[in-house]
Amino acid sequence: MKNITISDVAEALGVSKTTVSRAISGKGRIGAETREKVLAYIEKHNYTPNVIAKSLAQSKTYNIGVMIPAEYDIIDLPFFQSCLFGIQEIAATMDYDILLTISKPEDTTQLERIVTNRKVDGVILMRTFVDDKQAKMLSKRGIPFATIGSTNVEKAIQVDQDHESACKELTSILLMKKLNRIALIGGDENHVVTQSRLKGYLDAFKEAEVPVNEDLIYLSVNNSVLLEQKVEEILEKGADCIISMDDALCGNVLKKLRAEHVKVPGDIKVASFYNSSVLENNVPSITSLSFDEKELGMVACRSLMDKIEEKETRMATTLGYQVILRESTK
Amino acid sequence: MKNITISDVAEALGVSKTTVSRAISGKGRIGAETREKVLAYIEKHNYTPNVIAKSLAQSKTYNIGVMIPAEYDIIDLPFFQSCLFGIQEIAATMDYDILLTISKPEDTTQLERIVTNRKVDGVILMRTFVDDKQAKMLSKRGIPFATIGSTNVEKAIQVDQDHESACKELTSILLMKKLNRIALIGGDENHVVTQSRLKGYLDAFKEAEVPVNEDLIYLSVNNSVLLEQKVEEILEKGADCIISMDDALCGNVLKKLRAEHVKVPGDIKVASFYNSSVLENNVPSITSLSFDEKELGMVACRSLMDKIEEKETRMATTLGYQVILRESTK
DNA sequence: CTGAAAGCGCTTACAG
DNA sequence: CTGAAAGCGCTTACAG
Repeated sequence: MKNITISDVAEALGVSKTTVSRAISGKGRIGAETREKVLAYIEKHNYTPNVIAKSLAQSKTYNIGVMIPAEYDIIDLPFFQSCLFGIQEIAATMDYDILLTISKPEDTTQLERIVTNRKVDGVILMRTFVDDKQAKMLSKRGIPFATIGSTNVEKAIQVDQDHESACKELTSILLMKKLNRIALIGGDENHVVTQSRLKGYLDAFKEAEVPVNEDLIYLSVNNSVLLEQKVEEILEKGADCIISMDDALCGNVLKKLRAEHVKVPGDIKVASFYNSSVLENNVPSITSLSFDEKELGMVACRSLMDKIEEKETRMATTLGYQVILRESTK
Repeated sequence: MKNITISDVAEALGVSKTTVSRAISGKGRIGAETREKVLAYIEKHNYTPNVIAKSLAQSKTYNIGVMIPAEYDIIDLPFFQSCLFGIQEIAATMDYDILLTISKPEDTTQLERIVTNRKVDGVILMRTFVDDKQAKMLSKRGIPFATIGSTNVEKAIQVDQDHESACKELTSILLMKKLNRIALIGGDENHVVTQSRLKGYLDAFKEAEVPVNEDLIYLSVNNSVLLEQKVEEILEKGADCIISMDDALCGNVLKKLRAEHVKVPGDIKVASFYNSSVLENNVPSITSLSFDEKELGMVACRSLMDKIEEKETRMATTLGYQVILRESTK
């Protein structure tokens, strides 16, 4: 049971392969009538083009590579999934598929393979790193690529969330609620994103002309033991609110507060980032910043497509956010 | 800067394209000396074959499709990640890549696309379902495919974990420790896997000739409110141990026990499944069944490859497990 | 052991 | 508006 080809269609219709090809692709001049005829025949005999042959003729693969880092916090997984979903949605509309690869950030062999084997037209990196070997490799080899998150590697298409403005707005809202001893707990202070958030937090204080208590800022809080200590300190210092830079952190903060019999929002307010399912069922519900992760994937994919098709390409995009106010800051 | 092709190599060496092709692929007779010469030249000028052209000539894509369900519990994500890793590892050794697609179980459009576009040589479904539309579609179209988890769809290559034996062994060990009021908490009782585990649990009691307390078995415990109730009942009934069918459930059990000031393992023992990072940092450490998820992906991929290459193929594989005894059952 | 030639199924200048 | 022909870069019977 062989597949029907463009030649079969041409022969059956008494036209040339060229004509059939043009009817399908819509490229080049062709009579409306002829086009209809070809399209009708194709539909009826459900001919589907061989993408591989098309690839070879056009030197395009109709695949984009997506790199997921093999090392991650469990909290990142839903993020990747959402992004992937967005990427796929856009890719599919252009008849592109996703070629997946998973590697440690410093390992470029998998990525080199798909690039060397010419199996992709471009690549999306789901995470950026300080010394980003993968991004550098792609940049050097002249492969179109997009990163989710910021990078200083040349030629990268970047799409990122506006962490700074988001954190600023959240903080401003809390300040307006007359909370002014707001503690901030965050992860690795060497991460660009941590610094962006901190800046947003500080800016909000400045704008509100409220003095910042620097001693309520705790960064690089990387493990739960450390976190418990910090929460104790925060309570001793009489903070009236705690902002956590991600939902995993916030989950641990809540756990500790419960252990200490500190009531939320009665004794202290709590706010978080990401609005992920991790805190979904928490009572009380948690005020949170929310980013559209699927949109992140969609924009990255769309920009990359533009680049691949040599259209005008937006090289850097910053996406918005939402502040979702809930019981924990009432 | 054009890529160097097989013709360039042939010309440079004064041999035919056929010879070069044979030297590379290792197929067909060729003089050792000639082969060396070709290989050396290729290495030196780092020629890399165009996989697309190879694909077209051989009617193979060197891609396998991997379907991840779009609806999932968050607990499943690390599982998918591990499986994917295993799949990639095997695929890469055979120069295959992963074409990823994400869909709801009842939606076959994405899958149809990659199949119709002939972009994959075979497919791995990461989850099976009761009325499995995707598996049926692949079966009907004669595409080689493997499922992770059991299915009754024809022509499927199946690889699954031995949930029944695993649960039986865990239960037996607990019975030997003179625990005999062992509660069992599980998810949806309509899932095949839930029933397998239940059977293992019951078999262990039978074999040990210990009467089962049917009223300590709680299935379809799907939300945390229900779970808290059930844990209270279990405590009232004076159980001496609780087995949870996954780590998310177990996490909630532990939370409830803590809230009730019930000590583990002092007042009650606890055991779980999966040995995932969810409970990794729990104090006390939790006794758990452990399955090798990466291995699951590796086996599925290897079997699928055999099928694609028309080698003898193992159509059903059941993988082993480990019982990891820790403090929570001391 | 080696090669000339046809073929995989498309696209795309070029000519009309 | 339409077509003959060359080309994309491989593989593989077939012949020698």
